[in-house]
Amino acid sequence: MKIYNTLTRKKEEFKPMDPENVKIYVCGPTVYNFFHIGNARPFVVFDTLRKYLIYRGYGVKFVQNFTDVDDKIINKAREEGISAGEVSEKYIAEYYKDAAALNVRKADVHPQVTQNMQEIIDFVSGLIEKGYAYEVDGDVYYRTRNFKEYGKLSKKNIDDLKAGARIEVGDKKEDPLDFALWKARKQDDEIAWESPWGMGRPGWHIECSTMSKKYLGDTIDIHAGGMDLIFPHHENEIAQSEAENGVQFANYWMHNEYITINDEKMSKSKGNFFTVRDILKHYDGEVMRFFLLSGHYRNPINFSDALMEQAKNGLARLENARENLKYLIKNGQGSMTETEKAQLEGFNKYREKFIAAMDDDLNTADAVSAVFELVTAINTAVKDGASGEFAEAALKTLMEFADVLGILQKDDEDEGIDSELQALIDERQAARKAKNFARADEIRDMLAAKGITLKDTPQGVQIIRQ
RNA sequence: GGCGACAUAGCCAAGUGGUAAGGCAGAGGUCUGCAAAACCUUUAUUCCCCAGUUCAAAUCUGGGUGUCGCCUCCA
Repeated sequence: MKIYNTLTRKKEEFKPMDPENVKIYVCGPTVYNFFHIGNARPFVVFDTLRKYLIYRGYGVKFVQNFTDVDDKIINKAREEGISAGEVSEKYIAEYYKDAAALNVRKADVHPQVTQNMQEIIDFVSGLIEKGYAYEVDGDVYYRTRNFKEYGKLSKKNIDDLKAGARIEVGDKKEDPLDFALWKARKQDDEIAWESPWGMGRPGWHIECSTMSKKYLGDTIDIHAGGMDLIFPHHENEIAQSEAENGVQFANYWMHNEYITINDEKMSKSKGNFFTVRDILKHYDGEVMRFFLLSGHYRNPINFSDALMEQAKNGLARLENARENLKYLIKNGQGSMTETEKAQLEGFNKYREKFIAAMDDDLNTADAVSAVFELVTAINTAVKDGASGEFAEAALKTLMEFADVLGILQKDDEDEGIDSELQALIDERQAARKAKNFARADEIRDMLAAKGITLKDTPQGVQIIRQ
């Protein structure tokens, strides 16, 4: 597999340190609100990466943190008159709900800053001992100029940074480029921990360095997140981790591009700020996921109602194919014919295309096209009916890809058909036979209003629930 | 000022040297009592513009235009 590595700005062959196991760290959300669709993109993209690596036979240890100490959380807590812990606890729970709707699996570990305070303090102490950090009035800052490779990820020249920076001159800092590792408590209502430098809390960047080290080790295979994290967040993580551990922090850095809203940057001031929770009121989470995977993760993607409709309709085509196959499995019988065996054999080329696409820096857009091609081939093969065995094999192939992409996972079929419904369907069939189409259509419309679609096929009536 | 990305049909979007994937929407047809779904056909002589390299360029080089992002909390 090839992965575009932000560190080298090239697509590189992916070689994990352990040929069988991959270590991935993804920067998670700051839990002070429902997460927005911009957050959703890395969650979905890197969840797909994880699923694909597992599909290819790797063991994957996937760590995604929750930042549960932060100014925004403290502010929210003040606004709502509750504790910071209550705020973060609430939105962690909400994260899991929305992530589940997007078919994003839980990470192997979801570490929280507040539960790793000792490790963070030890990390900061280590940096001070090594001369990479210094304490001033209870704050601890990273001595950026001491890290010779500073800027290697974002390709920034440290002197350009200084010239162009509109950094408010922290009077306490030795250099404007230095960043906070530990912040002294300023007001009594701020959540704080005891440390060698007094009561305070960790800076943002140190959290990820510490938790990555604790759960994955000094060097990891892939560190991922949104584009905007390259600088300063990931640059600072490198400076901290490599100064402390003396080895390369991450071998591959992956960054997803932004989502725009109707071609504008999403921001609260423009009033075009959407949380996933908002979107879920109008679209199924799978539509959102499918939408996010319909373009390459390193290209910007635009969000609009029209585009969500397109995604919804496209996904519906895949769902229909699945429903048709399920129906054929139930109603078809017998084993595969020679023709069907050949057709099944022919599906291999879609698998090859799918894998080639995903191997090419997670090209989900191209991989999705392989799924559509497979669906067309399946639909064509089964349009005049099929053996149950073939339908089963075809469905298995379809779901092999769908599972990797995390779509077609919602399967609320098997609710059973109650006798009342069955009676209506039987009545409609009788009416059709008697050419009483008015009654037949009346029944069909009645069921449609309940979200039940009836499809007349040569094999009988297929029931589709929404 | 520094760093970077993008520009492909009505819309979305793959494609990094060999003659334009896939999806949505649209049109015609097959099937159907009618539908729905499905299937078939159809929709870019052309990939922002100009010049160059090459037997060959959407793909490489140079220039231009346009859009956007980062350099400050940010996915």
